[in-house]
Amino acid sequence: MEKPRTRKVARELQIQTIKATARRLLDQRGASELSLREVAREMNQTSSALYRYFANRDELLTALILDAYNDLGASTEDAEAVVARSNRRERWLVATRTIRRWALQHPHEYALVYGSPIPGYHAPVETIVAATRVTNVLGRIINDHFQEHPTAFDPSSEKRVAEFFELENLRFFMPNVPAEMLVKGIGAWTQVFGFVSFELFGHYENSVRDFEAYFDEVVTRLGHDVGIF
Amino acid sequence: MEKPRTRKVARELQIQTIKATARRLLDQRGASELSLREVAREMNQTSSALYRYFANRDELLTALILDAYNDLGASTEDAEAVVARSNRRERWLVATRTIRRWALQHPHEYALVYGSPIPGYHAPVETIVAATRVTNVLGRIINDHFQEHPTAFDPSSEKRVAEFFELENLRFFMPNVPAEMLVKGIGAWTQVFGFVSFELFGHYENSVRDFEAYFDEVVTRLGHDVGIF
DNA sequence: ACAAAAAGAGAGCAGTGCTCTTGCTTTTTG
DNA sequence: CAAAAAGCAAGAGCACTGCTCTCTTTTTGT
Repeated sequence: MEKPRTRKVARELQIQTIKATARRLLDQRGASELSLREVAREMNQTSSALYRYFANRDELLTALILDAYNDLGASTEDAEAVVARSNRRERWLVATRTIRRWALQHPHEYALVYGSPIPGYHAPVETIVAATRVTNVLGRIINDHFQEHPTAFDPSSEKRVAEFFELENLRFFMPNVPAEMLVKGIGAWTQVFGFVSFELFGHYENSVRDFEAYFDEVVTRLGHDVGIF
Repeated sequence: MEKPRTRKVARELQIQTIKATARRLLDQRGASELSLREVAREMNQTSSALYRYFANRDELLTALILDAYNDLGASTEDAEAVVARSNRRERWLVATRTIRRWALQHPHEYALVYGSPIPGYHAPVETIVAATRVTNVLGRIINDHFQEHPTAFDPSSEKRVAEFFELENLRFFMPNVPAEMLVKGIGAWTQVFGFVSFELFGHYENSVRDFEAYFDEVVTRLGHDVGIF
């Protein structure tokens, strides 16, 4: 074990170790079976010692949720960043495939984040920011298209959509996307995660044979729907 | 003289009471907080007594899952059955709205069924049957349309789709729907539940202002997509 | 060098799922 | 119709959990 230089560093290191250990156990057992005592045992420590770093189990879970959002977000950003900005089709495919692949590789973390929320748990602000990252990747691809192919906003559509959307928020990330396409965009976002959840949680059993192929099919259609290729 | 079977009746009644009590607590606390001991306490009984009726906590949860599927299925069937069979648009709207309303009225039961699955839990066969009910309502509406407006199956589409779908299974409930529309149908199904999950689990926060209106918008578009109106 | 702050250990409380034994009641059967 | 079998409830108990409290050890700033 390396000797940490300062207490602050040691503390940060300890927090990382706890989270890493917890993540390891999470991947084996799932969120509801994650036990603070087992994390401590795994680290050759007392459970009470962990309470110096996380006030309770929920706080640890929140930290894991935050990490999961950021990991998924960063993975998607990185994967998509490699593709030429003008190649909208490939960007869309790469981004959505990365989301699915990440979910399959981290099923319990995906479930933690996109499955049923912990009862009584309310997402703190930082979580919301982290949660936005994946979504923004998809949004940026769509927006880039309409930035390059400017489309006039239809006032009546704008007005109608503004009644059920938080238009200001959506336009913060997709300023060039007309209302009509915002609706389709949010729909595509919903469907991508709906797909992944259905696949992961077993609802496609007896319906889908080749998930990979069907996912590509769906995602290609969605790309057409939102008008980016 | 009929031989007395009060014991059998009593047993069934007891099972129903346990489930009802559990459901009540579930609605208050959520699945992961549901405690067998608390159910027993609520019934003025010992926890060990409950083990005569359910071998373990998971078995009780499975029973609740089964009931939830059937309740959602029956609600949707009943609501849709009232509408004239020829009025496809209304049937579609009523069915999908019923699904959403049921979810909002029974959030914890919805989460139990469509949220993250219990770790290590594998759905028994009866569950699969019950799970099919809602889906079949949607499928039947689509199929009814293509039964009335027969559409030739495009062999190349059929072949392509058969590679990722379990076509035999899907055609069992939707024999008249061409492959192309099966893809869109499954997509619509995914999107409806993706929407409800996103709404219920808080992922539409900051994006959607009026869920009711947006849901109608989405569901109307889906109806057009699958070609039934 | 020393007091203050931080961290860990250990005991303990209340809660959980689940098992086993012990009596009691109902049903089945010889 | 009584005896045997089966069903049911209760209570004690085990191993686990989250979490708190107190006490001891280690580290740090002055």
